[in-house]
Amino acid sequence: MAMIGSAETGQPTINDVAAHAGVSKKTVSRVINGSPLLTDATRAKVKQSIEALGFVPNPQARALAFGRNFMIVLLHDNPNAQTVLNFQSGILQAIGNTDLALAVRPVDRSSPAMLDDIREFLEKQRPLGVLLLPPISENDDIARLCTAQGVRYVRVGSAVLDDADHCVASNDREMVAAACRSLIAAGHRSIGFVRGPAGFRSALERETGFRDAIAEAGIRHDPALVFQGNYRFRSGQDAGRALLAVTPPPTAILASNDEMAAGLLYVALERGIKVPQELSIIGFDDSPTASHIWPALSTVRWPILEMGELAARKLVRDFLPGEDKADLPVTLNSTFIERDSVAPPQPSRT
Amino acid sequence: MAMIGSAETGQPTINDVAAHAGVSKKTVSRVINGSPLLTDATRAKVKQSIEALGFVPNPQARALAFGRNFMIVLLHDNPNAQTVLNFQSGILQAIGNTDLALAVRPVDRSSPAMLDDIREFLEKQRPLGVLLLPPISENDDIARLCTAQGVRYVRVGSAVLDDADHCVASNDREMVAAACRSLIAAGHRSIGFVRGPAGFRSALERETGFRDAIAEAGIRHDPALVFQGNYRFRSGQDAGRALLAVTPPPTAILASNDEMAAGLLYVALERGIKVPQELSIIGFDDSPTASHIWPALSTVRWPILEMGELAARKLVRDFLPGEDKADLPVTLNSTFIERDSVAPPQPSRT
DNA sequence: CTTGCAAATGACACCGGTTTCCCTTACACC
DNA sequence: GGTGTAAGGGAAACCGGTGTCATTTGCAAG
Repeated sequence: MAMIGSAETGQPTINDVAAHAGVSKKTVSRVINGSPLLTDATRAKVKQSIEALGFVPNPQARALAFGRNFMIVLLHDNPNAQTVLNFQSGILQAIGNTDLALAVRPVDRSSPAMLDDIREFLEKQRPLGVLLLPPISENDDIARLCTAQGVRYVRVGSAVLDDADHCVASNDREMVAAACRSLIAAGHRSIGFVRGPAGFRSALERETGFRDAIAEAGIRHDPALVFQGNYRFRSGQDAGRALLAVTPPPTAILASNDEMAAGLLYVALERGIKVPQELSIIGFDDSPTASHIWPALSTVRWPILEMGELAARKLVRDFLPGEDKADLPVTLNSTFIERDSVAPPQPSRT
Repeated sequence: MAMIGSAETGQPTINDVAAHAGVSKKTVSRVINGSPLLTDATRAKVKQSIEALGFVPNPQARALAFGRNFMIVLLHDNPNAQTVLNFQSGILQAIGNTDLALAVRPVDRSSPAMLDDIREFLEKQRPLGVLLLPPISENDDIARLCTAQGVRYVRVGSAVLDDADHCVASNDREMVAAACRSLIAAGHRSIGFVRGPAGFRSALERETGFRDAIAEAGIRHDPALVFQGNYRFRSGQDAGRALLAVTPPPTAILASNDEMAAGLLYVALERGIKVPQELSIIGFDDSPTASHIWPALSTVRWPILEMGELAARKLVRDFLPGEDKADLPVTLNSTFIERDSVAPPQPSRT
């Protein structure tokens, strides 16, 4: 490894501050870390020296003595860029001006070496904690690995996946039910559903919400109207082709995410089917896509930024002096957003 | 700051390896860092001990001795999530299994404290280097700040912004010209242009490409057909309303990015204007939106992932043993992608 | 004016590497 | 065999903080 710059950055060290203030370095350390065992006078004196010298504690040295890097890691394999980035924004909002850095590490769920890769990364970087975004947040092995490595973690999911300290959840089931109810209220009785991939908790929760709502309305569940997608645009197109081929076709389709809803819409427009007059569509996520396609999609806004902030706060609350140790919520509520992709079914078709 | 886990992680240290191999810790250090001054026998013996003990050098300790954290930072204020995430993917591809971590740090270009914030962050984290995404990559003050702090940097832009070691660029001007030529070749003579925000280099480059192409074809430049947007969907809608109100309206519109192109398309569909029969549209970026709207947008694929990888390689090539020190390119080429949003103008309108 | 005890502060080792400097070796040459 | 040179290897200092534990200080009680 080659040399870069100079080790002596000219930055004042804790020793300089100690000398300047006429105290021991340990006392300076106490001031930095907000120890309560200090005279106000001493604290003030040291703070003044820190100001005067422009001292910034060296994070590497702190990390060495502390045994962990002042870093939290976002582990994810979520394909939706907007989701990941919004979540990042939430985290950054929570850690704001602290000494913490946010590192990102995508993982490959399909690789058999995934756990080893994560272990290696955690050993090399020794972060304070990790944040897990779905779908890998649903993997219990990773949570166990973190515990074994002494790394904190918080999992984000569409349902409660862990205890309150290690989990942030949204109420997907309830919100999909609400969205579905709005279709029923508009008069729809034949409603298609595009579910997410098998094995995903979010897919299960959302489908359960759909079934809750139709059961509640006394609508018989028709398996032919449920299509299994994979959260991708293309699978939404496939769903559209499949569901519109059913006789009679559904008058409304609920998709488990916006990308698939966009795929549905694409197929409808391609075939000259008018949305929402001839077909109502609802998505999930409130991704930019939802409002950027025509007609704008009714959807469920998933509070991903807020979840990121909450998850990060749970992770770091013991390290940040200002944070109150009060209980933080586990579940954050989504909102149903009505736009232009829903209308009552056409009489001729009912 | 509270205590977490245990400092003694049970990990073997360099001392354990030294004892196991029967050499001094310095010799082990030499092996780790690939010093050439060692007997092959010694090297082999130490490597064997490292294997046997499963030794992983503690990054904090290395960082302390080294003076910098083994971390590179992505500084960005780019609003496009897909762009940022693709760039991240490229970086991660380049740093792969090395000891380096990728941290992300969004900045607020509109804040007067931006430079101070960045300075503070660099002082606190002391990363190896930073990667700058447009539009802040165009800010020379940040580059100067990095140099002053002894932090390496690489800037990414739509044009060459710095010397070869500190810059990765795309050929936007050329590609927009190519896209525009395809419209001209289809028969369009009245072409609208939606430019990016004032002060953005990318906006300037792309507009220049547009003007190159129409000048080349002998088409008079009509200021009424140029609308200034801000790269957002909504400004694309505004552009659509403005440009379609011109008499006669353009038969084709070139937008400086896909989001604005999507806004144009939205307005056209809303008004019942058929795309591409009555209006051709071309975007720029090849964001997922471009292929997820109907009709799918012709666009220019911006090699953002590849740029991320290249930029990261430039940044770290002196640190990674395997990297050849050969010259890396500065400019990466984009590709024009034809989809379904372009058709010849309708005869009645020409 | 002691004594006692808790609060405030300091001395020093330590975290786990790298660097400096010096001492062995090994070998070539005279 | 003696000596010069260069390479290999080790002891100790160092990077800049934090933890432990002993010591000093301040103040109330006796």
